[in-house]
Amino acid sequence: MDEKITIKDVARLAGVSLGTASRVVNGAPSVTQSVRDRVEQAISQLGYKPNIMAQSMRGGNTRTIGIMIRSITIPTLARFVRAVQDVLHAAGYTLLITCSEDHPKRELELLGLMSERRVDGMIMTTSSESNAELATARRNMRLPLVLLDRPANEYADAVLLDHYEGMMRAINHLVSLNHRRVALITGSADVYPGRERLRAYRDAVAAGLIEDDPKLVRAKAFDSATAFVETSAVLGIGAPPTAILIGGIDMLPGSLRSIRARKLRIPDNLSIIGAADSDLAMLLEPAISVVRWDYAELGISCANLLLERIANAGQPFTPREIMYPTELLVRESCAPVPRAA
Amino acid sequence: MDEKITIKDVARLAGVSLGTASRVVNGAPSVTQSVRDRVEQAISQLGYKPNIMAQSMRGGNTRTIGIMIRSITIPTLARFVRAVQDVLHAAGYTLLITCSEDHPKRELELLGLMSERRVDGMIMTTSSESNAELATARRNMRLPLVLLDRPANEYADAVLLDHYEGMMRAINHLVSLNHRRVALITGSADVYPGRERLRAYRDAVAAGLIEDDPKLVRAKAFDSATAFVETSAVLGIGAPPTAILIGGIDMLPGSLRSIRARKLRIPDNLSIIGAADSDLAMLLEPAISVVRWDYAELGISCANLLLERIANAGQPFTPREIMYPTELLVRESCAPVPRAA
DNA sequence: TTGTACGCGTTATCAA
DNA sequence: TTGATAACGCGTACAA
Repeated sequence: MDEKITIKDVARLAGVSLGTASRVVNGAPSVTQSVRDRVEQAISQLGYKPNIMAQSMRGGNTRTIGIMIRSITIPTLARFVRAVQDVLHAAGYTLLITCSEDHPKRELELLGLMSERRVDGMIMTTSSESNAELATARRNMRLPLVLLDRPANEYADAVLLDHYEGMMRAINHLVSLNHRRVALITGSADVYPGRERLRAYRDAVAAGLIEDDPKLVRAKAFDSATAFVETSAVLGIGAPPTAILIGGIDMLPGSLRSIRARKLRIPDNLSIIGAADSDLAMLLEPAISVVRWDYAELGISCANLLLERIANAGQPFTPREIMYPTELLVRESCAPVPRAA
Repeated sequence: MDEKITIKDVARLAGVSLGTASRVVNGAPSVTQSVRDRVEQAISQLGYKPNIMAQSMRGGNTRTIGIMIRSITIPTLARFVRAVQDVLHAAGYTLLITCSEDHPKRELELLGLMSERRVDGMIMTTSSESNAELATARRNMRLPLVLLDRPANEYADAVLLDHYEGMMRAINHLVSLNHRRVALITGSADVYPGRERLRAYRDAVAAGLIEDDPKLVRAKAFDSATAFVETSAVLGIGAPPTAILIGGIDMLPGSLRSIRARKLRIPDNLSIIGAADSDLAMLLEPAISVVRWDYAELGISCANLLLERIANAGQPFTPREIMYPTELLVRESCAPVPRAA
């Protein structure tokens, strides 16, 4: 009995026409002060709030932005989402947050959900860059789109992290400590972050910085359970690595469990470098060195890029790609290898 | 040019009336098979999807549920949200996720947002149970409402955690290790989890289990920064505690930093017990004992309660309160105190 | 079984 | 400056 107040009620109480009431609500200039006062009085008296559904239907936009990430339970991504939300809320948008769990099938369903809900734009990653069905589905949405940590293309802007540079720094750090047998555990090369880390690793191999042994490279998936499996695998080979590069924001716990299971001591028996900072990396003893970056900056950037694209809707589109730096945070998880092993 | 397909287009292509097309979409029984086929053919050919905005306006519901938690970056809460999302998505609902950051003012604004967006129901905590303005705002929404970890009332169901029991178990564990000077660091008593933990603590004091020293109890706020400050305070008193109960899901990192700053060794110099399990608690060495519970179960319960309430809308409301157990997970963060201190 | 027409709450256009 | 009215896309009574 109180949620059903429409602009019609406001108009009636103020003794004006529906159109006039609407003009007051939308702050149109052409309205007498006395009328404006009466209407505003009625609005506050009734506690009137415009019905967003109706506005949407009329205006063809929902003031809702879709956001799709791997999982909201990964703190790094949650912090990204928060930054996006801050900017977008301030701009009058609401977020439809969804999690693909890196399943292409789920990703496709969620794209359908976004489309049903008529979001005005999207910020997302994809679980597979090569998946044609996914690419088609994305393109067919014909929506302002910003890709998170995936390259831009004809229909989408992108915000990227310089994983290549970060990985290079990490490798050089290990090399400076005489490590030569360095393992890399990361996610699929089908996706930019995995690809870039692998590229850096291979360049380092080509440059003769580290040993060339395919057994040392595991690029399957980015989740913690996989990290456990892959770390165990790489630790189980005949000549195990002296250091491991963990190339995924959600992989440190899994890797750590595997390392613990083998009773290896960090950094004495094994050096490691993680990806993305976390309480875990900071508070472990020894504290874990990581390749880190600024989540908030990333989120703000994505949000602003999207806002710009929405504002310029209709204009010819030239994709923009913004690259953010990563840095190596050296803590205590890497120790030198004796020269004569 | 492809997002503008309405049911009208479908009707035209299928050569039927708008009403008939609608009947097919909504699976009404009274429609000839041949006609149904033709319409469905048109639907898939056009890629038609009903406009949810229009449906909402007609039906008066948005199939959107509001959810308000402290912060999405707290893993415990993120896991809760995920569970809620799983259930609600399956039921055709979408989530409007918001974070109060435990600021009453922000909470009020977000309530306004929910109201503007015409959510069909809400799942939320509140930053202050005694705040009358907040209580009024909640009641005035006149919406199906499930409170998370706050007591039920005349207008809301609730899902609660048995913090009292968990805290008692934790205290008894410490007592069995001869601890007598036990500190409690938790959030405000203005909120159920803080209140229950304090109640357990005071009962233990009354029972003569632990020392009665007000300096050992700090109940300010649940965030990590406050945990740092309060832990430092309690560690700085003349006769510091031999054990600390950390009563908040986001407080362990802050407390730990303070403990580290004072170079105290866990559990040799200080025993601690945390709240809610985490990678941090599991992987630290020594691993941290915690009072834990099942987040997923909690989320599922909230979602189902809300779904029931929505289904029974209009019926007379008798509040339901569901209590979930907590358990003490003993790990390595507590050591016995020598009998003769 | 199918088609027609109305109303949901807005905004915008057009007259007055 | 203001009022009346036509959309927006859909579901559904009511009529055919």
